[in-house]
Amino acid sequence: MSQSSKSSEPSAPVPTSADVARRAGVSRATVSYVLNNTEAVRISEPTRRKVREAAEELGYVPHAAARSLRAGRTRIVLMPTPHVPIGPLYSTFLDELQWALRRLDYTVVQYGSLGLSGDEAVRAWAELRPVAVISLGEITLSARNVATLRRAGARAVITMGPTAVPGAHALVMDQQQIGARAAAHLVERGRRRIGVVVPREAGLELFSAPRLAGARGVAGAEVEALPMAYSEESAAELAARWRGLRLDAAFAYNDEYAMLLMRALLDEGLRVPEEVAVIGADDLLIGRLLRPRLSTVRIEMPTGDHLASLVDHAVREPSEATERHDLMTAEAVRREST
Amino acid sequence: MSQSSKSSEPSAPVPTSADVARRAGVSRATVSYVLNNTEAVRISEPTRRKVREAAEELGYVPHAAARSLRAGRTRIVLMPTPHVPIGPLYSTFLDELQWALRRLDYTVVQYGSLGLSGDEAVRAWAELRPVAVISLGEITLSARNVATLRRAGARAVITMGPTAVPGAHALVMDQQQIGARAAAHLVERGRRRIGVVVPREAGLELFSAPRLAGARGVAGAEVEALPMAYSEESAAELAARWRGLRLDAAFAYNDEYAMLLMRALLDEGLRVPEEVAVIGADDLLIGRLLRPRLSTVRIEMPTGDHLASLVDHAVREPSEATERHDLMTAEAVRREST
DNA sequence: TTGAAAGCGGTACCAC
DNA sequence: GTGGTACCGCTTTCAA
Repeated sequence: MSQSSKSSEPSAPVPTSADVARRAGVSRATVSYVLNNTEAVRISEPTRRKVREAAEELGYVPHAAARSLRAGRTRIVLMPTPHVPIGPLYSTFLDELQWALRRLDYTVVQYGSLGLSGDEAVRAWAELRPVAVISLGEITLSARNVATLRRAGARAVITMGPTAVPGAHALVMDQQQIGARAAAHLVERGRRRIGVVVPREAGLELFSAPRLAGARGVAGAEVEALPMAYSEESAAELAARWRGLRLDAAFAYNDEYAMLLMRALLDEGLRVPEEVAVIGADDLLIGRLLRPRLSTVRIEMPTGDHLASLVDHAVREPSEATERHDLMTAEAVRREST
Repeated sequence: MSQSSKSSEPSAPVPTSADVARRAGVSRATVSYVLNNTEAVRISEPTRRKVREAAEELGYVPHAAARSLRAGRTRIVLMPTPHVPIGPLYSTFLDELQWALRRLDYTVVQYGSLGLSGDEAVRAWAELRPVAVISLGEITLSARNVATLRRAGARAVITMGPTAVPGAHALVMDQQQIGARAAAHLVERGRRRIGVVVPREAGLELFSAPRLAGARGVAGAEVEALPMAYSEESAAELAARWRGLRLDAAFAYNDEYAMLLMRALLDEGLRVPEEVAVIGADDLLIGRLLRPRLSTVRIEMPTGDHLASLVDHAVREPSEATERHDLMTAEAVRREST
């Protein structure tokens, strides 16, 4: 179960640029010039080769902390890691964003703020001196938090959420729209009494609350909030008392919850959509696997490129006014369940 | 669309411990002592208060890079961010792991290696001088990569994968087991000719290849690889030519692909499980929503605590032999589709 | 109980 | 073309 290895006992010291310089018989300055291809300075080809070889042989890797300490700034874009599985939609968006930022030569660091309070988390982020912070979801930043980050050198702070935070560039992804589109669709289809499923799972409030509020705001809809956990039991329990609720439609937070509920309603002998119309959100593939096919609200996320260039711009021109951008659109897609 | 803000023009300089010292009328050393609660040194209560207040007023946050440069080591545990949505199972595990590491006072940094080759990615990681690297999935580390990380000061390198990497602590999550359990279950149910769905999507090979290989290794099973994309079209296309394939069972990588395939097979008029048995993997909730209910392979992941303490131990005792740990178990769960 | 100063690993200015 | 050196922010010995 254990294979021994000749691991260095007190561990060999990490090679520094001084080591490279010594080995190549040049100064530390020269090493720096060569390895960074400094334009402003000419180094002879033989010297370059010697330096490169020495670095290679030693397995030299520059020390990011030392570099950014000297430079006085980093290229770190910090993104708090979400802890709730946030769905393929969001994941894809984040991936795109990472790509795009990397193309702009930023280093994307996801920092897990799990188990930290908002203030603690922000402090921890600030210690890394990120040039930008993109906080989408979970932790809502206060104005004070934004100030802390700015003082620590962040030139752009971007938040997602229903409301803009003073001092931050706000990327407003208005989740309300989603609830509004769903409820409006149901009303259009002749429904009035709409049950809105609210996940019992913690950490989703930032999404679920606005979705509920959005539905509430639709004229002609009577909305009832229905807490439900992501489990067969919880769905069955809700379905069992469905007839008593006197609802003719359900909007179920997203397609996964909608599927779960629809399955339970069907098992309970209710006809979908005749007796109860069901609509989800996010337009997930799995929504098309059950019969009737699930109607949904399709969400158009901003492209990663777009947000990345927003970040880049904010970093380069931090003196500009903070802006508010609405970057998300939603539309109902009718399939068979409504 | 744009609200102006009194953003500091050339941006005020970030406050340093020297600023705090000046404001409190003490030396930088004293500031350090107070803010770090250094045991070895006694500071009078009034001085402590002055320092704390000054720091508070300035919004001082220490500079992580400077600190770790001086200390000569970091508490960073680096985890490459996966770019493919990896499923709730894996996400939960990663969350647990983050929690556990934080409790042990490590800073978990997820570094997006998107768009970097293996070597480039490893170099970038090494620049951060992480004390440990936990690379699960996607990028497979070569022995050379591990050496690079070790030279850069990483005291533990942990990889996931079917095979151990020389010099790294290997957390072997043997995906082969999953394929083996699935195929064995099908053989037990009297099936012989098994189609194994292999996702066309890039980035999943690290999981899909071993699962396929595991199925191949089961006595009594004739295995055929079936490339399929995660889309209704691809599934329908596969289902359309199913009868010609003369297969009596399918193992579909995971429950999502299995659901997709099963739906397409049913739509094609095939009877499940009579004409074709279908089994997935990961035991996702959605697998229970279709009828017949999907059989699956349930995977038991190691607990985050366990892996965290493994990491911690490796960091403290790096001279110990590198070890290989088998941390994953899998078992078939029969529902109705087999 | 507090302060002065060295030094962590790079970079970039200025001399030679 | 190349080298000497000051400095980025923080911790920690050593002296006072």
